[in-house]
Amino acid sequence: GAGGGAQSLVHPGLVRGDTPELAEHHHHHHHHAHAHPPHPHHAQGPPHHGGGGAGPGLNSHDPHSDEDTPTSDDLEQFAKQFKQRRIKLGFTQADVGLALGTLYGNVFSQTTICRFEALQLSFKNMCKLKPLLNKWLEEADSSTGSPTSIDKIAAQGRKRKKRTSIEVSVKGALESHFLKCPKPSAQEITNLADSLQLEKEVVRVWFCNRRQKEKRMTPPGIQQQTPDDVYSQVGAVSADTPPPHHGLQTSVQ
DNA sequence: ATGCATGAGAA
DNA sequence: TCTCATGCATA
Repeated sequence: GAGGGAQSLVHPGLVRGDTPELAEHHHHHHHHAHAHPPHPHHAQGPPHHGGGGAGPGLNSHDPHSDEDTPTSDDLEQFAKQFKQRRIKLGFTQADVGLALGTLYGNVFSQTTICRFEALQLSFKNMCKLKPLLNKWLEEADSSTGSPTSIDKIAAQGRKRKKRTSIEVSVKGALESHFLKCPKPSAQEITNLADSLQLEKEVVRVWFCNRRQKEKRMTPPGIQQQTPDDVYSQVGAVSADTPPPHHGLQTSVQ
């Protein structure tokens, strides 16, 4: 319909913050399809690519199947193809997130879809979303063109803290400390907050978010190289910026 | 596309 | 208190 190709608007009424007595019926859908892993180690370690690509492979797994845990490469390829298809079909990231809600009951925001396409989620999170998005692809592909009208109930006016703007110089200071101590104690956070003249909570959250970034499939600090640069890349790299132990990089489109 | 923030669950 | 999944608000 008319709203198919246009940018979808997000109304300000949609907030997750809720007043208990009024929004008790729309904030749930937290399904744990499977039990927790028996070994609670911190790493969400992407499955190793056993034997490289030359191996004959005793078990040929179909990347389209969700029966098996996908590899990092599977995820990368899927994300790329997904974005390509999505755009070709004329859907925005917000449209997809909403569609997932109508199809499964789990709504997702533009942010999440964006991060999925950019591989900016944890490996585990990517694995969880893949089957959903895969299903959507099938739907969108086989869809003969049925405009699904979606509307949601607006939540109440719960006050969300205004986003704090941290100055660049201050960010640099935080980054510096993060390198030395990624997990500062409460006392350290208090001292640091005092030094930088920031709220303790702001500093605490900053470190939490920083740690999460380190766990994404596409961690920060990676230097993308253009096809031209590969020829000029002679001893001019990694002087004091050693790359993370992650083995996945993607080219931005 | 990304920064700061919230909340449920695990330690 | 941290981690983790997720998103509003903003760049």
